[in-house]
Amino acid sequence: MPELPEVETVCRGLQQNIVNQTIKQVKIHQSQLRYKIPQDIVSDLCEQKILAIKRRAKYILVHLTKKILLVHLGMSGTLNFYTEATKRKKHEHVIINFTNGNVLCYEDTRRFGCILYLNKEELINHRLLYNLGIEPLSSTFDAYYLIQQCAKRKQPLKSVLMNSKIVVGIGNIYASEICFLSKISPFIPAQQVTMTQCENIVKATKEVLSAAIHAGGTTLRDFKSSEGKNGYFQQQLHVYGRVNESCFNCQELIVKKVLAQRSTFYCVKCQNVN
DNA sequence: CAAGATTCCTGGTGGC
DNA sequence: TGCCACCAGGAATCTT
Repeated sequence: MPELPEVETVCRGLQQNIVNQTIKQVKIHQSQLRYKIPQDIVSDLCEQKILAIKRRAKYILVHLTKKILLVHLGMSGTLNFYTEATKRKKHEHVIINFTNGNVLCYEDTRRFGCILYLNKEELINHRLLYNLGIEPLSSTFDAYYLIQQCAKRKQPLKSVLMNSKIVVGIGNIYASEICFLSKISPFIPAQQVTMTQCENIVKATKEVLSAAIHAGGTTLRDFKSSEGKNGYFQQQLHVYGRVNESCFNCQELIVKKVLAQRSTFYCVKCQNVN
């Protein structure tokens, strides 16, 4: 579920709500996520203060007094913030109580997410992080970088955009949107993408991700911000989920096709797809 | 080695 | 109403 804009939305909520607070108690109800959460972190987390919340790719980094919690939301994860104790929801696997009465819950129905507890050294060298590509909203993500990466690959453009070793944070929804906004076929072999097209792709990427962050992310099913709010970027989606509806640009019907096991939406006419 | 397929897990939806 | 097949925003790990 959550792609970069949704993770960023969660991070911004946490920055507002839990920085400077001190952990009083942690409960793990279900430790079996993508990786098993070690039970012994529970006692170590107590009395630690939240120093900062950062994001790298789709990972949330919770900087604590001693170490760092690395949180990934997988397909169905959210972090729920409450100002007081509430009845635990079915898939709230980890509950963090703060000394001021606030509560943060990790909820993840499908349990594809993960929570790791690492020191700075372990974080920097972690295999999940050190192979990651660049941030799409940073200035290093430009047309020169993209065409270099495309030039050596035969894969479809959409797969390149979703390859986190090249550029991070772009998932299945935004990849379709980016291809539409830059008027290029998601199926075109990366090698064939021109410099001008790379400029358009980079521009579209930054625009769509920024707009989605501004809208608080995209809520199709599970996603909510840490404050329980829906995102509303789904209202601005041009192709994702719009199969057989007419293109906002040319009225042609939007087509859905599976590419690399993922649903892909596009306009045959606007994106010049055969 | 690149690219495609499978896998982890739960729940919603649509067909019969 | 029930049962079943299929689908879902991710990404590591296989197999080809």
